[in-house]
Amino acid sequence: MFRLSKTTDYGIVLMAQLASSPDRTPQNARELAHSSDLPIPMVSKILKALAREGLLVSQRGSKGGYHLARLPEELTVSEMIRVLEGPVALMDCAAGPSLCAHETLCSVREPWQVISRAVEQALADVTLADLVRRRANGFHPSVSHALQIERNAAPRDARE
Amino acid sequence: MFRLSKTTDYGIVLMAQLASSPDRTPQNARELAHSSDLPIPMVSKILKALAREGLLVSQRGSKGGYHLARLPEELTVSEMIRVLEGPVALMDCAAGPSLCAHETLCSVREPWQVISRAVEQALADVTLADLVRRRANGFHPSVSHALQIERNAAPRDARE
DNA sequence: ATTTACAGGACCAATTTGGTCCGATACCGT
DNA sequence: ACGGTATCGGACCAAATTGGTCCTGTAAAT
Repeated sequence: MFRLSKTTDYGIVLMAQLASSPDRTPQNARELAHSSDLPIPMVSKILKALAREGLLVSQRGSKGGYHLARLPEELTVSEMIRVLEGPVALMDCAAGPSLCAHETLCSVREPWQVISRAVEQALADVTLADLVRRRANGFHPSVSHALQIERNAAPRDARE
Repeated sequence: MFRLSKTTDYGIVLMAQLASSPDRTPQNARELAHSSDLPIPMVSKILKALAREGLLVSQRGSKGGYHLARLPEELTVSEMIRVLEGPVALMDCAAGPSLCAHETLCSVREPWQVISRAVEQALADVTLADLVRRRANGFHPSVSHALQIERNAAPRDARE
């Protein structure tokens, strides 16, 4: 259905929650589940995955919990997605090399790849910090077509 | 897994195939299946869906087949995706209004919506014609970050 | 009429998703 | 050192989607 999975969706919300709290204080699964109104087992499962992949640092024992492994500025949306559901690509053949048997015949392969990579890049340009630093001085909803795939590659600017 | 479904993938390839052939001559499912090396029943199923949704016009009987309902220039990638797998949105809450119970609490909702809409817009900016008119004079693979989500909404350009 | 080809279904197996639960282990405070 | 917390790392499960097939009916051309 071309949606991010719930896992990813929740995961990013959780990361944002962690990013927006006074740093270094680890938050545990129950707290996070509560503050984002998500089922605890699910939250716990996602946090585990994020920790395993190195985006979160877990601390066991009482007073334990999770905290960000990196600064929110250093963490991109694309990376969070990649960790939670694999490489960001619109279709398999854009994810890795030669995974599609039709490659040779495929008439739309190249333009598709460009599009896919563009979307990936867009997601890689947004950091967790951007997600958190909302309302204040960022992310006006008016940027509807700031995101554009260059279509006609204007030849009058062929300076490379 | 954040992929377009095969159905959609195939569907777009088929549309491209139809767009790149000398117009008005309808092509039937078998021909299309053969020229794109896809299983006939699958192709047939997809073509049916595309016709039902008005992107293709079908002609029955011998010498029948399918042809584009509109000019390739008038058909966007986003529309094809929407027809084959529903509204283009990164998550449900960006697809329609109030589909998510967490809306009120959700801390990242707004920036997420911006991102989702940006991706949607990017896909809406590419037409079937762009997909077909490849190699010749368009779609250099070098436009890696032509697609950008405006992040800091530079206040020094606040002229709206 | 006969053939060709789409329409509209039902149908199915396999994978993925969303979600739960439990034993083992590590850390903290006393 | 001990006991309580809380995460870790699994296994596990039901339900929904996907990818894919097949069959019956109907429309158009020769």
